[in-house]
Amino acid sequence: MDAREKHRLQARANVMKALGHPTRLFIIEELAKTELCVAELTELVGADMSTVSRHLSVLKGAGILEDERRGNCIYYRLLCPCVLDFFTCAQSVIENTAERCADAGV
Amino acid sequence: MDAREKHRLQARANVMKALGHPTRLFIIEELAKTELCVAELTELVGADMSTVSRHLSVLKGAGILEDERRGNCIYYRLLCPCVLDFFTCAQSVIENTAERCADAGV
DNA sequence: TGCCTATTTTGCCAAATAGCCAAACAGAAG
DNA sequence: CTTCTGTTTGGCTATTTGGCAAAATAGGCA
Repeated sequence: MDAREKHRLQARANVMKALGHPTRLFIIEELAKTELCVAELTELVGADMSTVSRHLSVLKGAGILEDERRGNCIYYRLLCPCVLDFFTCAQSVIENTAERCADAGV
Repeated sequence: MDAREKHRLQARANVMKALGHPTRLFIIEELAKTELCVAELTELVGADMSTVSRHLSVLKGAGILEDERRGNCIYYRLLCPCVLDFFTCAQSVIENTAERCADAGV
């Protein structure tokens, strides 16, 4: 694994890492339905607004969201709906695991 | 976001988190070609065997890999080739980002 | 200008992660 | 049994992450 290879993989890992938190997955699911501003997301998530803002900036930094100010509010939108496909695969990983555990009698 | 919802999202986030490290992505790419034992992967990765072993157990714990002992060696296999689809999407996120940056003249 | 509201940043702490080394372990082979 | 080989685990340190609360910022509007 040379430096170039490592860099390429690091970039991909950063996208994955951004998706590695339940609150951020929740935000993505909500934004897949419709754009929302920080206050609205804060209400839905049920955490401190500063915390939600940080999660949003992680997702934006990863290139998954974009934001736009309109009046007093900043609205966030899903930029890359293909990340929703991740969910399907992740779910199948989870279900396969459950199945194997059942087969093993756990 | 109630407790059940949170649990569901946490399970998915765990799969994503397991993919959030360049070495682990590298391991997955190699195992997509053919199964390999820990010593072989250690050689390819170029890190301490204990480090590689830990990465493998993270991926196995996430349900992405399975292992099988044959003789002295323990071979790891990709259990869920659909994770390779992640790479395509992650790559498009990265490329979209690069494009937007170029448009913005950065 | 100054106030108001929405959002982000900063400071701090606790918890999780990654890396290496050394020790422990599992199974094959003598 | 003992030894050898391949792998995992424990201990340690350094770094990163996630959360809240307080302070700072950005932009709209009087």
